[in-house]
Amino acid sequence: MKKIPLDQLSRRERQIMEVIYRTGQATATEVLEALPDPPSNSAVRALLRILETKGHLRHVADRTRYVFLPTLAPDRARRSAMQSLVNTFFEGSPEKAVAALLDVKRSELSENDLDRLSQLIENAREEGR
Amino acid sequence: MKKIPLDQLSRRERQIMEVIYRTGQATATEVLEALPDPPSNSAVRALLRILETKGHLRHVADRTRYVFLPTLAPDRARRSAMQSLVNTFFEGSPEKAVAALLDVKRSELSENDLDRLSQLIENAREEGR
DNA sequence: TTCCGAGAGCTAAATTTTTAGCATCTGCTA
DNA sequence: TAGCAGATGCTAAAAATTTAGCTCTCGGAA
Repeated sequence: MKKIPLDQLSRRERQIMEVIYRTGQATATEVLEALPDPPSNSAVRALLRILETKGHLRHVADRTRYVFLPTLAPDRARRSAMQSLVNTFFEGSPEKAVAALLDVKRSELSENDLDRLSQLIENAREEGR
Repeated sequence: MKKIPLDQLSRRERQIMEVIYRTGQATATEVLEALPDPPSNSAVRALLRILETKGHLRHVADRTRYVFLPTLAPDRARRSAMQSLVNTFFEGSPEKAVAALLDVKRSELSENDLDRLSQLIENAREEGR
């Protein structure tokens, strides 16, 4: 399995990958509905085929239609995306990333959420020993 | 100030924006050197001009050359990027994002780092009161 | 002052992306 | 079983991106 640089994707290709990462899986029609500036259905299908050729997607047949899924396992995709985000915007510093995270979501974070986050850090601490 | 959807950018445009967000600022030549599959210098300059027209970049003159900077303040850019990452890959859940962050960087995190992270969470807790 | 190199803008051409249209195929329903 | 609805693949055309080439300008060194 060759590695496929995600930053080589064209605009539409990337938009489609984002939709599918977000939803986990989707048919051509579902992708179309989630797309900004929606093109034609057949245009979406063409792109899906291309993405499959490039190795970013695979599909399984469901009756008469195809359901597309990412090639990369979700946790790998997440980690990799987080990795580049941190590198691009946070000078590779996870602290700064967490700070931004807390900032963005502050209002939405309950005490319980914060407790769980603390717990995560404790876990990391344990494992670091 | 109009809002400029970052996911509307073309492949090269996006690559260039990433370089500039990462470095903070850069000249055409510097961007060129940081770019994968480097095109010609004049191609890069053309793209920089386009990005400026679109409102993503601005430039200041430094002697005879231009130094390009993001229009968006770094912290806003970061926050916004983090926001979409969380939405796309972590179902909007900051907890999951933090978990991935700790996972990615675990080996690189020192006790001190972890302490600081705990502190950040405590701060958030305070402010939530 | 004159020349050179580095850098800028602009334009048109090459290449890639993106799109729609058409011909099939398949399952379901009447 | 005949017809319809909803998919698919393929192909060629349209649109957008990406690129190089040319000309011009400016600062600094000879």
